[in-house]
Amino acid sequence: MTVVRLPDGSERVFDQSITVLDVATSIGSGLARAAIAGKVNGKLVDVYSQINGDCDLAIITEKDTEGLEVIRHSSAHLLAHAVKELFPDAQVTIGPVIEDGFYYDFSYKRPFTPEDLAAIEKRMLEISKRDLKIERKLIERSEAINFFKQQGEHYKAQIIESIPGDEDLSLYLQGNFVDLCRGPHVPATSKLKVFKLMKVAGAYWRGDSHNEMLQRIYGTAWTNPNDQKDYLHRLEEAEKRDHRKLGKQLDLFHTQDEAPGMVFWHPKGWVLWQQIEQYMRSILNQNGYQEIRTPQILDKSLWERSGHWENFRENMFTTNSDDRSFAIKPMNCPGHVQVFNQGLRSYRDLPIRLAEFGSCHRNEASGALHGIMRVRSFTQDDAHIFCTENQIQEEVVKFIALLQTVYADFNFKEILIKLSTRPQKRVGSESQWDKSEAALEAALKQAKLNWELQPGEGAFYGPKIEFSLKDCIGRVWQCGTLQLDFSMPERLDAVYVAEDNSRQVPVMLHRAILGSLERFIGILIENYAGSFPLWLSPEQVVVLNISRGQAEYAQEVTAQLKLNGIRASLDLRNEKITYKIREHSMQKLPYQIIVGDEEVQANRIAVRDRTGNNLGQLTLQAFIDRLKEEIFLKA
RNA sequence: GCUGUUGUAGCUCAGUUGGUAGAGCAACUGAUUCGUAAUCAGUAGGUCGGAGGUUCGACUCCUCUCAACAGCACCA
Repeated sequence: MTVVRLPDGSERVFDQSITVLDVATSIGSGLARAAIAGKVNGKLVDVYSQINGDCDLAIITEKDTEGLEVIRHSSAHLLAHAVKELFPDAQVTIGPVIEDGFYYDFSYKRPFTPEDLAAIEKRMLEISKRDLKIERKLIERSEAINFFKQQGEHYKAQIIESIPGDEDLSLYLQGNFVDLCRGPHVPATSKLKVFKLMKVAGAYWRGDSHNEMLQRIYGTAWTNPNDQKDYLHRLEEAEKRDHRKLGKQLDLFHTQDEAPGMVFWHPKGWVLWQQIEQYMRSILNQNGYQEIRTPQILDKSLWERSGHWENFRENMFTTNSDDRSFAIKPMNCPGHVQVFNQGLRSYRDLPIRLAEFGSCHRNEASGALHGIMRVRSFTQDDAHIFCTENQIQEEVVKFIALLQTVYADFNFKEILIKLSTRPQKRVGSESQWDKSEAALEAALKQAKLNWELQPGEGAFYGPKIEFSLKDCIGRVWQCGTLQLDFSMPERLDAVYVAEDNSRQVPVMLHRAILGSLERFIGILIENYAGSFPLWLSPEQVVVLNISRGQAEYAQEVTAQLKLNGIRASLDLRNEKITYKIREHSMQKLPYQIIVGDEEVQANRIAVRDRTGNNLGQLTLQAFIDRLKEEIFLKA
């Protein structure tokens, strides 16, 4: 006798042995048809799986998040099935679920073309229509390896060899296609109806660039056509916010062939930059930082001592002069330590917080470059905090709070936080790593934040907390960072005099809030879709005259705005007012002042915003007050 | 760096089987002085990313190269 408890709290009792599907059928034939998987005691299983003993059971349908995931996973198998039918020589590897879809990696003698994709997608639809039952079969390890080797599937055989010996191995069969997989999967191919192959790209076997490059086919899959349509529409809309597109449209910056990975900032883009830099400067001033400036080029020997030469030589720009080798700074910390090292520091001086809008150059791999998000020449809002071990916790907590304030001012709601711990290649002793990892974790706990652990992803000199933001299509970019460093101060001879008159090595915290200004501005552009809040807008107000007669009045209004610190411009062109409004609205300029004879007569101005809201006629002073309020609020 | 795709006027794009390039917007000139998202007419503008090669002839075919885009790897 088996007792099955359902999510609504009810129980069903069965005499004979049963499957998930049997339970669904007992509840209703509709549910049985809709069943995609089952959840037995919290574990996802196939609908055909046998129930052994009393349990909690939920029937998973396409309405459940897990149901959609199973559909996507099965879609990956469907893709592999289609590829094997069309290209029998192709070898299958892995095909996981990702956000909004799935991918599958293949090894094949030639690259798949866009035409191949169309053919594969068509074949997937055919296989779906065949309504093949998808069944699971347990298999012995050695048998599995032999099976896949015989099939010429060497990657699968390798995968099996790397699975721990005590784990069950299961095969999934649909028609004559067999794949090694943990599952679960939908009960039949006909459950997969809404999918689309998106793109092909290379991907290294097991994510290692020393290995063969496989061909990855990406697809998206949904439970109904409307969801897919919405998704594709969302992608289209997101592309309109792409910072590269808006950068051009709004005349903020450009890049060109002669300077790959470097940005030419235009007047409007530079105003935006300056607003952000000045804002950060005032934040730093209010929080105990001192701004400095250090050289762009430093002797190679300093980079050797810091350890950067050994770890990043390939990515450093170098130059020679008078038989000396120099490197253009790829980061600011060694320079900051030099400033710290001037004079004798006392424990009373600590913490010392040195900040720099540091211009750095890194010769990034060509394929890594991306708009202004990943460039070779960039500026960090960098700072290094020199402190004692006892001060670490407080400094870390203070920094996190400061970062949160800043991100809130830029209207970021979703910040992804990761804690990265000791990497394979590192400097410093194990006890230092133990201490520093523990310190960062404790601070995160104290700040009551959710974070993800990334083992082995820390910097070579210390663990770090990363603060990341998402771009318009959901790609994640690291912006803020906090790195705890017990090594570099020692390597670069930083010391302070302690209370007992002994010489001690300070701890160094590397930290940036925005990260690189280039990247941060790129993300800002996408987040605001180019409609910057008033305080950031390169141009805040434009004054438009309707016809020649109001030109003088319009000039006066503009002058008054400028006197009040408003970034105002004047458009006296002999164009229809509708034309001017359209142009400035498309430029996302926050406010347009329109003056015609009426306004001149009444000594007022007519105002509309970039979305078309008409604010009516105001006195200039009332409008200026309103602008100042809005700028102050950073809304 | 790797795999794939792309590169035509300032911008967005078209260009058929190889016969030395076209549109819209922008720019310029002229007319129009006009109330809340595009006034009309005209003019000018390109060694088709760069370098070689095949050919009587190359934007179209081949080789090399540069850059951008998508993904992978990398990211102090």
